[in-house]
Amino acid sequence: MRIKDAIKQNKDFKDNCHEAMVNLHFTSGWLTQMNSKIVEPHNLSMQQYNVLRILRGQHPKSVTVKFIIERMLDKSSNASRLVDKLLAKGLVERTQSPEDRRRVDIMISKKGLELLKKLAVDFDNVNKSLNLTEKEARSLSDLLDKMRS
Amino acid sequence: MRIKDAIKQNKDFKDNCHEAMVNLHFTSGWLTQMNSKIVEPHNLSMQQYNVLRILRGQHPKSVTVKFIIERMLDKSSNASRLVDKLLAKGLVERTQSPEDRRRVDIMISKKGLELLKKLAVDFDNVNKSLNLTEKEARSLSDLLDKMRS
DNA sequence: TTGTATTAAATGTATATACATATATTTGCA
DNA sequence: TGCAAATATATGTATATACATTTAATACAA
Repeated sequence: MRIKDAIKQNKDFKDNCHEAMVNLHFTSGWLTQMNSKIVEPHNLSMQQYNVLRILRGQHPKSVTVKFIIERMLDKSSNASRLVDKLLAKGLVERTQSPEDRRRVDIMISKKGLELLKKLAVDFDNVNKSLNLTEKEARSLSDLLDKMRS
Repeated sequence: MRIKDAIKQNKDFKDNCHEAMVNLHFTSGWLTQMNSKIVEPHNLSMQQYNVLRILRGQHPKSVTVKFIIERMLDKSSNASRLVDKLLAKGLVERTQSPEDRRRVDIMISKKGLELLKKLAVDFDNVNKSLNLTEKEARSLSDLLDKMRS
């Protein structure tokens, strides 16, 4: 469905750039909703899921809160509270760093790794349901990079 | 900056599709931040701004809350609270509908129209600062449409 | 007509988010 | 050494958001 119809806009956009901006936000929200439906049944938010992904990327090394913040898609300073939530669910382990007692070392747990493995199947299915070839996905990503440059 | 560097990811993405997804969310957030900086000094949120745009699109006709919800980018059921906020700032006018007393008729005010006019300059500047040609913006929007189809 | 279903909007509530501030620790320079 | 600045994380707080529920008005069928 063209973005114009998706948001029931009857007038034309000012220009292609404006249309692309609106479409970008709309599509991002649309995707977020689909993804949320995957993690929600596991009592997880997408932010929490993303933190788990970051942790898995470093496993079995542990990382600091600062490390997580730098890599989060949506920058925000509540990474420590996100870790709290994950800890409460037993998906991560947290210890105070021995060499710098300000820092905390966070590592994804066995349970966390297993959860990610289970979720991967569902996320793959979402990716497959997207109507983009690899080549098209490449140009989409390149256009987004160019836009921000 | 390539998305890989923007989020300090040292490993490669699983495939282009995955990279495009991540990039989409990141870029959408990046844009939202820029846009928020424009409306914030006027004590407006982006959601409130979008409602004002929808209202201007129908001016001088008035619209119902239902109409607004259908056209909002981020669907959410608090449109009536957004209208409350806009009303408090004198940017819209609200009256009960004479033919169906469940409905309320909402119309953008003179002050609201003036504010949008002022903001248009700033938003144009953001659009101009985006490094996309009209042709590229066209393919970006087309790719997003295709992705959702 | 009368009672039930439907619709439009408002409200309640729990959680998430953004932003500022606080606390604790380390760094590094006078 | 001692003290200010910087750093890492946690916490406070106000606002935003998502989702369910409530209220009020209308539609419509028995």
